[in-house]
Amino acid sequence: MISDIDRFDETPKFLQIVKIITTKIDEEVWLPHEMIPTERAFCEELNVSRTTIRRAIEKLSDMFYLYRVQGKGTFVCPKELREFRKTSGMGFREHALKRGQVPSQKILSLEYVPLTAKVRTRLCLGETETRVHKFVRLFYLDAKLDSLNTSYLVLPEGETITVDELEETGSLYSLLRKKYHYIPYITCQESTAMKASEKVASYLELEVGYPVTYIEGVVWTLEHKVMEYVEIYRGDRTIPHQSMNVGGSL
Amino acid sequence: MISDIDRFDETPKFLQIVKIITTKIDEEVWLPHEMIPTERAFCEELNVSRTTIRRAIEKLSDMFYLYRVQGKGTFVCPKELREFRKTSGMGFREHALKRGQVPSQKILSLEYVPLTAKVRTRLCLGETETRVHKFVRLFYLDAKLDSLNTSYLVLPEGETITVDELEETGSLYSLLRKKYHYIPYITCQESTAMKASEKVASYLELEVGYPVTYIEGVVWTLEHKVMEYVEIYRGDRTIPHQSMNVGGSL
DNA sequence: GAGTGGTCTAGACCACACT
DNA sequence: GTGTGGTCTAGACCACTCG
Repeated sequence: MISDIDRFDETPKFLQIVKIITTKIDEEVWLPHEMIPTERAFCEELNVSRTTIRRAIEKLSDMFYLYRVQGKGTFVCPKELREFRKTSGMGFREHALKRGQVPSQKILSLEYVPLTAKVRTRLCLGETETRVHKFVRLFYLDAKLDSLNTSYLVLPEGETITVDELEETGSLYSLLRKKYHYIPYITCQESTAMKASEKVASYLELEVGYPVTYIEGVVWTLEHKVMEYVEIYRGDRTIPHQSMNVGGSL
Repeated sequence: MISDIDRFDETPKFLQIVKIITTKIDEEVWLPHEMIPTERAFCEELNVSRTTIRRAIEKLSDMFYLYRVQGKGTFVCPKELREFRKTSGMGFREHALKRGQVPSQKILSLEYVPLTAKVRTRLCLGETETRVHKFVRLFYLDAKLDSLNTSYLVLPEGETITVDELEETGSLYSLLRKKYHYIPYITCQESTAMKASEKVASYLELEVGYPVTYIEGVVWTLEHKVMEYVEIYRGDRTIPHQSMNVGGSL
């Protein structure tokens, strides 16, 4: 009934269990609001301790695959929430691909510019740093204009990125990952609605005064280092901007 | 050196430990990127098992208070991440207070309404539930109109909230916390820029067609229970809308 | 009372980073 | 080698739900 754990697989058991359960849910063997086997049942079936099962279920709760109710059981989350989580994040390219859209970009400029006070603050840089790489790009979805993106990048000392490299890779994040092992992990962002200025309107091919979403974001790597500060203008014709907050005080 | 656990306190040990550590960090006893005591050290100091310590540290990693590096130790997250995280989420009142602004609200309506398909889906409710509490409120910052907020609340069976209660407490979240121990923890949201409709414009005292941010959000409690579905319209004169994404796939 | 998830213990062994 | 976090076990008792 439940697939077995591969004892020769090096991946941790709890992650194997996560995989087993997500597969069952993604393939709709277990349906939303349906109760899944109890923790004790999993223990017997998979021959692992209850702690291990609980760890997997804990992870799956965070991932919005499952929710637990004390005294009752563990249940499958509604599909919408799972989908939501899977498409959250700021990776433009992956975001688009998940939705079955074709992303593309046009690089408008790439410069090595002096730091402004604002950018220095956002990138948490000290006084010793004086310049950063600035990218200006237009993003397209299914060949239709989507957004105007200005990125400020913190690269390792002496390193640089060329337009050719970026165009070859297609995605800035893939390139950074390949060259510097930068793995974008956390993004902090602020967004607000505004009227398109003359400049923004001309880039996005909108009328001046048309509503656009302005987003400022800072991207941190898995190692908690700042990687990018980005400013985005999006027309309202684009897909909604999704995000997920993990907050709340204790 | 480290405060002790209160053995007569009913709150779980791991949450008491979370509290102890967040206090140390908030009071800057432990500074960003500084290494905190090892798990084994905590075990001895607090007289708890390593599993319990790990659980607390796990939680604190999710909260961006700590990050762990295998073979090295556990470290304090940069302040920027924590600050951002602390002001993230959808608590209007706390958000405003943190910025030194004075929040206030005008309750337009409070009804116990039949569930629509959309709201049922968002709130992860089954077919047995038929009604929810619907709040419509106007939010002000420093006495200036900020946003139009429509909340759908899932309260425990038979429970209800009155306008008087809410006006007395001043904050919906404080009230929910006090009455039902609801602690908002995760919010999923979609936002988009749009032109103000006639209705929205009249509420927000804007011209029709003025840019507004439309936000749809679902709020989950610390226990991963759905608590609220909310629709917000914000004028562009307001403070930016903040959020934080945690990405990375498994 | 039986069954569920929630908390916790006291160990064990492993992978990784330092020196 | 020593010390760190990462994984895992086999139990225990509690709080809650439901028949």
